[in-house]
Amino acid sequence: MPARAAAAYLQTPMDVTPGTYDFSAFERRWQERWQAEGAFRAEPATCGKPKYYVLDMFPYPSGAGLHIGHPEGYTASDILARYKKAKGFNVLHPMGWDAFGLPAEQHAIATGEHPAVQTRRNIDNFRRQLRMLGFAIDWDREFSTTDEAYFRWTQWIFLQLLKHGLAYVSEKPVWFCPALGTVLANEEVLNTPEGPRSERGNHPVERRPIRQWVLRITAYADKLIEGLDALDWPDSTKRLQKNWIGKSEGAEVTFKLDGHADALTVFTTRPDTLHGATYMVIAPEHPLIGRLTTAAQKSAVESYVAAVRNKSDLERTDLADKKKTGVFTGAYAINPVNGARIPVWTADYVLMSYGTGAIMAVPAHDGRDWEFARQFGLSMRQVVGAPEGFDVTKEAWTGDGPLVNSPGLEGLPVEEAKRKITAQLSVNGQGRAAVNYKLRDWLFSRQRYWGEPFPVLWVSREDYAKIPADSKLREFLPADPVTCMLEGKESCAVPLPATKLPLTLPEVSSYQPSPTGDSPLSKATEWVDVWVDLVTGETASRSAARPGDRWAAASRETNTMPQWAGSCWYYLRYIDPKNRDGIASKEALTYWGSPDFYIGGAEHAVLHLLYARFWHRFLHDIGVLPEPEPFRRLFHQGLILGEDGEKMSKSRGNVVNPDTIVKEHGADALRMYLMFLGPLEASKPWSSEGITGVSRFLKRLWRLAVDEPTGGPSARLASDAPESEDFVRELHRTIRKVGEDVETLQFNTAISQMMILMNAAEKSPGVSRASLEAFVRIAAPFAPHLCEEIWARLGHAGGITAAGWPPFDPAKLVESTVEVVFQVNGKVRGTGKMAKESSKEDLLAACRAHPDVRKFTDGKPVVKEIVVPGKLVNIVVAG
RNA sequence: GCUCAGGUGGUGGAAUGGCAGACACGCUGGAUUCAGGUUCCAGUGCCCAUAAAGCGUAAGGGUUCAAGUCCCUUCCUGAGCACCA
Repeated sequence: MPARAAAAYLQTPMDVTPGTYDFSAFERRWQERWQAEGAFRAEPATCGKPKYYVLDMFPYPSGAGLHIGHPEGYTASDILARYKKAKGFNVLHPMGWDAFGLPAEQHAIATGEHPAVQTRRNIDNFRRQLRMLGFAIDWDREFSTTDEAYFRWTQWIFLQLLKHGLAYVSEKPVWFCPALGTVLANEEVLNTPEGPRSERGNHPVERRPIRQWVLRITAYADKLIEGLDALDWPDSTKRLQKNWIGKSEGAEVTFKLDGHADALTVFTTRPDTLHGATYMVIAPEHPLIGRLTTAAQKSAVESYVAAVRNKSDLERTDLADKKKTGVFTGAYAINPVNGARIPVWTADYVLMSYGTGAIMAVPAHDGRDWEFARQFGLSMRQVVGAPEGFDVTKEAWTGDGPLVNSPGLEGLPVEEAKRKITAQLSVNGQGRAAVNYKLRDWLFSRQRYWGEPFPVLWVSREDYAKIPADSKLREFLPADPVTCMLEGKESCAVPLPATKLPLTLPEVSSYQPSPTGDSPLSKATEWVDVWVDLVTGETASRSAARPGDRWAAASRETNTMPQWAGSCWYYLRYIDPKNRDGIASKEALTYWGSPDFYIGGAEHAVLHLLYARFWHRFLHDIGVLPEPEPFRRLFHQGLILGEDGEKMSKSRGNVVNPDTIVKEHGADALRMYLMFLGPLEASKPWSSEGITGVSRFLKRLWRLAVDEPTGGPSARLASDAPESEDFVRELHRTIRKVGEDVETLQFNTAISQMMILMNAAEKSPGVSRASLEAFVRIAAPFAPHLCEEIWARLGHAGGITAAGWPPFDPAKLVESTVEVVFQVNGKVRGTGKMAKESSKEDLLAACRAHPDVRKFTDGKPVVKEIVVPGKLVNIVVAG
């Protein structure tokens, strides 16, 4: 802490205004003091303390302001941060803004105001609201993803990906959302009963071929699955990521086509059933469909393909209607293992986007093929033995069993048969082992204004070839050029050198995207069309004459990066936010590593968390980062529902505004109530009545410590009245339990325990100053303003967090006598106070002698007697 | 359809296989207060006049001296995936 700020703090006369608990009198003052003192500034790596890095998923600063769900997660992380700091850790608890994105741009389209202006205003409001809640945030490290000093490094990371061959341009059909005027990643498209919709806004989306930047996340598919094992994450989230990546192991098998030069390759996870393949199906979009189809079937196939294309998405994804459709192409394929001539069909249950877009159908052992075969009367051949009584003519057998009707595999179990046949196919050149993923490469460009520009120039192939060996432009040049067709000309991507970063956004007259999928940036021709010096990478306006021989005509990339780009690595920037030479210094990265704890909503289980892991692993692989995984421990807070138990929404009118609650009950009460509602991970309804419970607790804590008529320490503390044994034991139990519960994020039970302690304190004849001070320090992470205020009124000059976590004395927990439960046949009939170390015999004797026990045992033969020392006795009688 | 997580008083929720309902809200009664969205005291799972007894953690079955907790079946709710070969 700077000396001057500390002095000012000490000199501030302590306000000892008399009166009842009035949060409005001091919450604001403490917030200002923490800020002025830099009370929660993380210390440098050289401080010698162990580090603890607590991270919240940073918010998108929307115009609506803070939602009640934000403070839920932020309070949880704040309690942990304050607790760890009191325990002596050097804590990093930062906050920033994920501020690129669609809402700001839509606002800009509607009003003409630059998105940066609205973004700044929203950030100011969010910061005000977060400060109002008293979070122990190191505000010196705050930044926004829209800051040029930040996205300079986002662009740098992209260039590294480009350099290492992990970025390319594709013109395959992609999801395009006409309402949003942009393409979307697979992950951003939801399957709804109404068909595929945009995750944001629920607008219809459609497939269109548009030129796109794509990141090769599939190259990391295996690493992203394997890395999950070591992570302390919710199982559900791990499972979600695993399913999303969707790894399947199997084989590719090539079928020759009867009377054709072409062959059809399929992917199957069940090569063992190859002898049972009785027909094939190709997707209606399959490139070979036109050549396969016989003249006789041409019109039928064409009309089917057209029908599928025109089928509404609703119809095509409607699984309630299990009926399968399809048409025979007239072609026949040859089963490579038995030479059988099998028909080739086309049907929309086969997807062009998975595997090879073609399948071998084994109706006896696949439910979908079975349905299709039954529908169209196709033949079936059982090759895996099913249990007694199972009839493959009634249902497909998908389980294990000995192979049958399969020469060379007879009797083998499924797994062995798979291995054997795959090896055979491979030897015969008819197939090979193969792995398939559901994961697609990550569509990384958007036709929007408000995002990071790609630091890339497009030049002609001829000019690309002229880039000299010592050119600055080679800094990020990939080994294989990234090319695409631009206005009918083959163009090559040239990455800007690092010295030219950040590439900033140009001013534009309109933010309106074009319905054809052109970015608003494409209209900024001054910015887009430049001359580039092929040696230095300098650029100059193309409206001027060509500056010299070394200069080539170039066009800037006009797409921008998706919102995920900025959130992929922000947690690394907090470590060293002002660094101008890299994303962070080596020393800082070594000390802080990656977050020790990460909390945020489960809605990011696949998108953000998968993308960030991909980037982190990549940066680790190229030696930038010391650790392979970004988030060792992850937690999802549950939703706060409206009082009606429904999701909060404006239309339902059940939204709870944090500003209102703070005004009425104070920040401490809001924080504490959010934590008291129930388990952190559970979705739970808000209750405006329920908050009075924690309000009362805070008032009682105030009265326990503060003498209301004078405002100084309470008279109770000064009295000589002894503390009850019960209170002292409860105090130590509370120190232990709250510490444990904070580590495991069970804040609701931690607060219950503090309430129990309060009840004991009020029953105790006296409360010592030392005990009270311990109590206040335990409560401080939960209700920091009140506890800080009490701490000061007790005469302490330093902050309460600096006072540390109170020591816990196990000896104080030991009870000399325990209440032992006496049972007869497992039912409680009485209890007895017994010495803790009582022998089994003594316990049994006491139980037998208990009058209420005797009522149930007298005159009955004892069958069994169970004694659990220190706990219970159970006498089992007959009759 | 598949996968996962759940189902405990009027409500939110506690319970290393060992007294179900901690803690809190609400409610009932009482005290304090000019007043109260104040404070304090007592009570509050069901059945019952009361006590004792009995019943009780979605339903049914099982394991165990003992089950909210472990196992099986069924029902319901929520979340995710959705023709992934």
